[in-house]
Amino acid sequence: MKTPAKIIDVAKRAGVAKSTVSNVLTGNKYVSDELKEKVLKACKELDFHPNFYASGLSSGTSKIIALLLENNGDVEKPFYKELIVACLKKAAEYDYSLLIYYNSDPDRLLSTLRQGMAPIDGAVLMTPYLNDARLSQIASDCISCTVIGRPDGGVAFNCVDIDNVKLVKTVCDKLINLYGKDVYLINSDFKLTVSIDRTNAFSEICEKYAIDFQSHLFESRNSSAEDGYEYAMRVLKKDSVIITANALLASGVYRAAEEKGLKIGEDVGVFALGRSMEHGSFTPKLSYARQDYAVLGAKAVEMLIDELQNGRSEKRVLVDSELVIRDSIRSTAD
Amino acid sequence: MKTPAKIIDVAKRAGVAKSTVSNVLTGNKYVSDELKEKVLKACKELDFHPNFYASGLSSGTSKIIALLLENNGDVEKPFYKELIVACLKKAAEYDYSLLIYYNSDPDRLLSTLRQGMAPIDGAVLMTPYLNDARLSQIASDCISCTVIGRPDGGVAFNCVDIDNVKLVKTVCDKLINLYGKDVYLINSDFKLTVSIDRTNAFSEICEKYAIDFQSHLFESRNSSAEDGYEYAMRVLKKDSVIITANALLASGVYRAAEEKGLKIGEDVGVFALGRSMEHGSFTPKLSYARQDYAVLGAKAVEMLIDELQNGRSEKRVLVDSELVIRDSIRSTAD
DNA sequence: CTGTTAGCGCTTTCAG
DNA sequence: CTGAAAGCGCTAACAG
Repeated sequence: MKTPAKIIDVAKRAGVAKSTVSNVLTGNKYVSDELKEKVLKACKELDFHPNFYASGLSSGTSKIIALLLENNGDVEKPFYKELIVACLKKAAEYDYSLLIYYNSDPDRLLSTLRQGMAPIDGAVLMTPYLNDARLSQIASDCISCTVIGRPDGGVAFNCVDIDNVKLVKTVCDKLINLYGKDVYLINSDFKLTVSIDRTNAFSEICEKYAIDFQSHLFESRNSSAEDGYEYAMRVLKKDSVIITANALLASGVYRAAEEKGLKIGEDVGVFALGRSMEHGSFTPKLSYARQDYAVLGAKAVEMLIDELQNGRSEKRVLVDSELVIRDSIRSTAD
Repeated sequence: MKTPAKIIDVAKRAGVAKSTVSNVLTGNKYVSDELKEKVLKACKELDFHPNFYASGLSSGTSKIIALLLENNGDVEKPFYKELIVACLKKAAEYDYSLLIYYNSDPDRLLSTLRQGMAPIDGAVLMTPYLNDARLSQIASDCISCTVIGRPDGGVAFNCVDIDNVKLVKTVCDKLINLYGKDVYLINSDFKLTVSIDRTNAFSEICEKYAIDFQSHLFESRNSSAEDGYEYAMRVLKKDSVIITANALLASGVYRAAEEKGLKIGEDVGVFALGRSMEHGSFTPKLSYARQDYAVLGAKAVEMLIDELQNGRSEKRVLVDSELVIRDSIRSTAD
């Protein structure tokens, strides 16, 4: 087990100064081609590779970015796996490696973001922690990072998010075209930034089509099937459409429709703006918006690396959802 | 942007020596509970976290393990995503993080394995590189690592591999039970370690059932559909069974069976020992052995960490395949 | 247990 | 461009 070559060995072999070797390797200073070649040759001959810890200690750079995931079972979902692989590939494109932290303790996960605490130049983190007051405190002495999801409050992190405004508008336009103007939105907790965006978009739509906003919007604080059922029982009738924030609410709507003898798809339309795959199967098949985590991940990594390399700092990037149109809405206008 | 606290700050605040702080944090030496508490309190108050690079430089340890993947498109396959997530989860169990290198240059990927070249305590690597002479050279000054797949030659790395011997025996027993003793194996290149294992197992089976080994075994160097077709044309008849190394060979067998007017499943059985999902669909559906990459990954990480923590070093661990039984073989003996 | 000291291997600075 | 030297923040060894 021979000990690895160090920079001084290379310098001696190439007949140059230690600092020259360093300059060649880092590219931080001009070195003549002749010397450069000598140094590179010596590196090869000695099979020299700079020690990661040592260069990190002095330069503070690692060419590694982190992905911070909460250990909450999400990672089991197919979309999350796509996300991880997408981040990995995008990082590799820019010659970065991906270090994944997967931890149940949010505090520990966040402490990673501090300078020098981990061998990372920057981090991508999933949204859950963003409701967190600590984040704004931490922001002062922390490394570059990009958030997937929309941070609430005035936290200054860059983020990439679903374009909920566009999503709601697109879906509403489509459904109004199919069923007419009796369209309702059962939104989730109005305190969530997602809900706020969606509510705003819905408000604009109502204005555009002269729909009474107040009576066509509902809030379900706990996003239960029960809420979906109750609201649907109040308003559902032939040729009306209910858009729900998620599949759970939609399942309540399904029950209400059945009770009212309305055929989903044919008589009334149902659309879920979000969907967790584990929420069972729907008959007829539920139409919903799929969030493409691969795109989110790739975009987040791209933004992060752009900031690292060029000091740029886009504030917010929006990503489109994919509409999965199935049997719960009509395929063509009557 | 205040500069992070250092160990000396903590020492001063706690009124102890720098080395005592270090000892508390690393746990390498006994420190009284009283002092320990003081130190921990000071750490909290100053929000101190040890600098990763500095401690790595002196201790050589990182609590990070690497997963080395070749940038060859494999990562797109569902099994690979399972593998990555499985490694991630298993590493997290032991409080390790997972650093993924995803590179198209095998040399660079391997150089990662050298002491101090990367912030990792050990690595899991996928098999492709193992045919490589460099690996045995590198083995001298490299970190702990576990290989997924079977290394050929005398390389001393630990590995976790599919139990090909058991697989072949199980499949043969099953098929002979269903169709009788006219069972053939179309193996892939005999130079591959997989093939060698499978051939050996088949040889034992032949002995057990008094089957003529020589005439029942074929080698397809390039694993083509063409080879599958040709060999099958030579031997396929009613109540015979062909086991192929992979789905491509099996597709050739399908064609031969059709040409001979033999019904697959009913008249003859076909089974593929391996399968890449992209090899189209088969009618009737092909039976095959699925390799569970999640299990392989988790096991590899477990072995690696065991070696890191306890210095243990299992030589080789075998993992069972899952048999996916579908229409290309009979469901019960006639 | 304290306190000092010598590294770890690199980057950076600075005078020549 | 060279050569020497300071320093990054920590661990580990040692004498008290």
